[in-house]
Amino acid sequence: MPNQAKVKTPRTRPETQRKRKEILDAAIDIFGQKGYANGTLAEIAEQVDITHAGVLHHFGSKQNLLLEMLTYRDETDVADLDEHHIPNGPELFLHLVRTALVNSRRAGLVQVYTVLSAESVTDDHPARTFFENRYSTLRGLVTDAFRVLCEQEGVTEPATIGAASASILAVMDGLQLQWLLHPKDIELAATSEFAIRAIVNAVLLPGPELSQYRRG
Amino acid sequence: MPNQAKVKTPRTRPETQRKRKEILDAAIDIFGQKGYANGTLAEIAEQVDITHAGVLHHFGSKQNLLLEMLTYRDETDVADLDEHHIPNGPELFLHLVRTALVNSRRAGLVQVYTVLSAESVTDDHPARTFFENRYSTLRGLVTDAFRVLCEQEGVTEPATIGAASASILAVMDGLQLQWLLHPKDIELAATSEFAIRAIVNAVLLPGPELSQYRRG
DNA sequence: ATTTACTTACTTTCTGGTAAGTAAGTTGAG
DNA sequence: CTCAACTTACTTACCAGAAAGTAAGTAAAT
Repeated sequence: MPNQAKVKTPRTRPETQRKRKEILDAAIDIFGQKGYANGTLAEIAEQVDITHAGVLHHFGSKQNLLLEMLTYRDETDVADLDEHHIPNGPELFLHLVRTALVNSRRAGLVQVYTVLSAESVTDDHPARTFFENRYSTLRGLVTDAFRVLCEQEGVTEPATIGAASASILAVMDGLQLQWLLHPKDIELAATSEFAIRAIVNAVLLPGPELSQYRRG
Repeated sequence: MPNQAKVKTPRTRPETQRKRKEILDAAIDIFGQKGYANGTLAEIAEQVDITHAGVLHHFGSKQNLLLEMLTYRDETDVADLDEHHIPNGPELFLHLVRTALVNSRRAGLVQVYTVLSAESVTDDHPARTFFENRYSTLRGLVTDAFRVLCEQEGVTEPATIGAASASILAVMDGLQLQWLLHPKDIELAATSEFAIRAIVNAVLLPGPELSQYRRG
């Protein structure tokens, strides 16, 4: 190992790792409640009983904290997922429905993603590339699942797979927004299931065009 | 008329009205590019060649500017819509597809709504009730259209109408977000059409459940 | 002995809002 | 019509309060 030990890993104390995660959890909370632009380091710091300078000691800058928080969340989710193996093929669609159900029990998490993903399209937002990559990856995953499903069902891979993949992610996101605004009116899990089912079925057998319903 | 003439309408000069609209357009631009929290009165003012105090002269506060901007946009859209009568019944779904097409030519407008609607779920956001009302109204509209469609097609009104209405608005929103992140990859109009069609057809004839696709 | 994990204190920059002033437009009385 | 009184549409100047980041110091752990 010629020159790899040069990379310092100063995070020796286990207490430090724990504190960092505390801060990251607080960041999820605050950025979810206030957005990135409007959330402050002082609020995050207060939640873990240190000063805002203490947070900067661990993460260097607000922007860096945001980025580390996003990858931290992703890693946590992937870790949970790896245990139960990454579901591909038609199981993925069931998994997405289960995800919607799980999400309906953790509004805080849903809110960070909803708020930050939309905020990420604003000028020079630090999370922009994160969300670009996220959606590219997720669309690829769903597209693969559709390929497997189509082959399984003996359907020659339709041209609608791309649209369907984007649409599934889109409904899930859009329903989360409406659910955050009207928790009482929107049944996140059941509605997500309905919509995903509708889209999956539309890929396998398209049904009539919208214009067919004109007049009578 | 005992005491109603007391209400002053100080906006006499036509030049003033024009300036106000200029400012509102600039606000759409800036709040779309930066979000409400991060956009500044100074930036908006600069776009119309006045100082930020000039903007405050017209609108009183930043919050009020946001609110007036939102209703201004709505009024403009409703005015455009009234000409071509409010489409109800199955025509509404075609109208929504046309809206997606129109939107794909005005990214700025799409971006304000995407950014602000998500931002509105944050703590004490001034646009919160605006978007709550907006979604309630829109869901009601779509639900009515579904009722008409179901009757027309001889389908006893299914329980899925509520879910379908929310889902249609949800896909449209979600696709807009993905389109703003990846304009090259997402075909806003075509994909919206696909998804809306999928959902409408699912209401009329549900098709198999997702769990049916398990194994082979 | 040195590094880590902070704190206190300070600096800078930014922002919305206010106050006061001014030039131009509007209005009403004669 | 005309001129004074008033109103409107701003500007400049200022303020108070955030907020992120920096510097220097300190106590504890390694």
